[in-house]
Amino acid sequence: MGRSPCCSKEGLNRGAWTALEDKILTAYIKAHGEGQWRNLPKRAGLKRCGKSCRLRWLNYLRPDIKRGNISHDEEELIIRLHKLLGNRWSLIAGRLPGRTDNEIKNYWNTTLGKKIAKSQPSSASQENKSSLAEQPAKTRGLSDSAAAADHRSKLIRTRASRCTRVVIPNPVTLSLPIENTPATAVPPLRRVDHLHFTNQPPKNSDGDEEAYYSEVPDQGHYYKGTDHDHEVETVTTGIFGNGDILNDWPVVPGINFLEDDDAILDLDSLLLDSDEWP
DNA sequence: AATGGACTCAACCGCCGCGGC
DNA sequence: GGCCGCGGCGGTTGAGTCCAT
Repeated sequence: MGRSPCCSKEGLNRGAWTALEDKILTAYIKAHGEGQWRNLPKRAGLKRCGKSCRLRWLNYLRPDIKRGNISHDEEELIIRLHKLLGNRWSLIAGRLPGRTDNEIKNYWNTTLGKKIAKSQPSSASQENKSSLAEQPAKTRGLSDSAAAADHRSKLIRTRASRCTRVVIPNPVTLSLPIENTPATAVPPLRRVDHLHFTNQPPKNSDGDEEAYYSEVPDQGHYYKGTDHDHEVETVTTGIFGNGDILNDWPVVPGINFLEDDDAILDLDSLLLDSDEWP
């Protein structure tokens, strides 16, 4: 059986696109819109595979593509997003208007990766979670099996998903012995509006740290991933409009991750031993 | 000026998830 | 539920370019 290739390879052009091909593709998409990539070459009169047309359009011909060097600000943002998301190039590109995933991937592989490797010299005794997340295990020269073991033992964010509301447990609250701490003893979650995240949770009038949650749909988003050390989901707070990424927090296992409006604050689930934290 | 290694980046490949049937 | 087509993604390749010698 097996899946048929996306296109018949016979008689199709490969390699660099010519100006004429670009013109034909652009004109066709302007007239008929994107999509139907498989049929597009035939209809447009191009001797190209549909995938090739799609790639050419998305990475090069689209009118909103930003040309030119990556600015310092963009570079900073890429580094921050990569630290957060790993090699999720399309997600990273989504935060950089006019830049394509391919461009960012290339930029990372040719420039930023090296730059960061230089600034963070590897040390066998001092492994850095974020630097490990920067490269897939395979490209770090590990075998498949070693890569699998590596994947299990390190923090690797998989398939981040965007959320607008999360519950962030308070480390102080969590450090209370569970058996002596009935759910009623958990301070009420405080909604933090106009949130400005820092590494410190908000404090109450007595100066004690509180558990809290936030809702900042317009200012930024949260990304959840997986901490394979602890088999728990993690959430990174604060990817704000200016690209700041402020902190990672674990999401308590079993807690509802509030991707929609059906927010349920499960107080019991906040009673997690702080030893569980990464 | 010639050459060869390093670098860049557009393009390709293979895989995956999703939706339709 | 399984198959299949399609779009999308990340990893890799290789032609072209740059640069040091």
